[in-house]
Amino acid sequence: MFKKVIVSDDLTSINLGMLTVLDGLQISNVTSVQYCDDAHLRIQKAAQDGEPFELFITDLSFKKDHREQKYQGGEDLIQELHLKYPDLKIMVYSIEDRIQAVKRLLNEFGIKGYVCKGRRGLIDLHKGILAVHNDEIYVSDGVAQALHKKANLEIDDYDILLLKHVSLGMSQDQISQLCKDKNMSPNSLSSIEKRLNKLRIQFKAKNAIHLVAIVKDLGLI
Amino acid sequence: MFKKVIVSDDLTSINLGMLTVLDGLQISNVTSVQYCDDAHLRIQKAAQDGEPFELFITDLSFKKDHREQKYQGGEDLIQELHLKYPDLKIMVYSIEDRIQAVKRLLNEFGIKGYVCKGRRGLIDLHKGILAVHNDEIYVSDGVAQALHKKANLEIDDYDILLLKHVSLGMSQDQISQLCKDKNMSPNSLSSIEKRLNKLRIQFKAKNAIHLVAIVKDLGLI
DNA sequence: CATGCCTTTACGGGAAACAGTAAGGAAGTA
DNA sequence: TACTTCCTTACTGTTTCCCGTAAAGGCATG
Repeated sequence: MFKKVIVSDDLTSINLGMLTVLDGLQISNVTSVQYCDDAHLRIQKAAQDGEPFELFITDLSFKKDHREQKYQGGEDLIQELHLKYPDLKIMVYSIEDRIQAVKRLLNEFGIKGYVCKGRRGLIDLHKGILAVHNDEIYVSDGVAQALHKKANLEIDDYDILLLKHVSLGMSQDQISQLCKDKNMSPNSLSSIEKRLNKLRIQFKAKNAIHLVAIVKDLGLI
Repeated sequence: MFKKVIVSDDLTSINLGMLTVLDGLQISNVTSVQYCDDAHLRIQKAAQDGEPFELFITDLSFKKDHREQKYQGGEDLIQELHLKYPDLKIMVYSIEDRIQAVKRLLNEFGIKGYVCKGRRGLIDLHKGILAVHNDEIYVSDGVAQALHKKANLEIDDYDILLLKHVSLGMSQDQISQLCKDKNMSPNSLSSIEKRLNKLRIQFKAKNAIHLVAIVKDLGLI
């Protein structure tokens, strides 16, 4: 089993819950922090000392408070850790169940496990740690299904980008210009209209405003 | 101090955290549930038995799972409890920090306290329970400031109604018709345009889509 | 090479949103 | 009453969105 683990969540209760699970797995060398920056420092220090952590479990969203933070959330930190410490296994324990976000974490940021907080959260976390230690990729039930089923709900990054910019008040014309400037593939006004139209149909939205409202509710943007 | 308390949150860890706080306040008769429907049942039962709960602490958002639920979230339940059991004091313990949502809970649903989950969450909860027991209204720090500052941002119910309908995909023309049907005061297309324009300026939005995105982020709708 | 399929792009017409101006009406004040 | 002020409403362009059609390009298959 893992010998040295660090967990990070801003809520004390959650931290305690994770510690309980680790305790149940006979892992005694556990560090717990409440800020992403602290997690980074500890991981850095441990690596420098030649006694690196083997597993890092973190939440995604952290409340801002008086302390100025370099890393605004788990995702920022994970992105950097993945590059600097490829041997460190990273798991995410979060309430977030938006498929797209999870997909990105798994595919681009190389996390080894994703456990969704919920009524069975700690049980899943237990199972997840065992699986990850066994060199498997673990994704807790609800999300796993969604990942497989709706994996290609055919909403890709381009769509998200589009929706994002639309929600920020850019006209379709402006977005077209932007895409041209960035040398992105479909960049004509017409294509952007088509895409948004497709999204409107998919989400059963009456118009662009409705569409943005819907995808915001879904947490897509 | 309160004798009989019920707490509701879908996350085990959070429930445990709340129990710890209550324990620290020497409250021994505590019920803890993980579903809104269960909370409702227990409260109903206790009232029927002539031994009602004095305090109800609940989260706002609950994950959906296999169990079919009548109450989708804390807000639904609170709304009903406020009417049926006016003597029951209700506190909310949630991660949510959108001002408008909190305001509605306080003003319309008569909650006695609002504690924002966070690094100091349990400490605030402790203070909150003491305050509420003392017949005060308690709102934890961060949110309290925001409440006082932006209280009169001069957004009235009519504006909210407008924004709501716009976000649901109705055209300004349709909204105009709707207002006429309901005999609501400013109901001309022109007035609605003007109102929305005013709102756009207030929120520094580039267009209606942007406006809806902004007010959704603020929790206004 | 030809064919069909799909995506991107272009264009046009109608609807809605956006912006500005002006007229009408209610309420308050001198 | 006369005046101001604020709100509602009406009207008129201009821009953007929405929707359909169609042409042009890539790409695989026969």
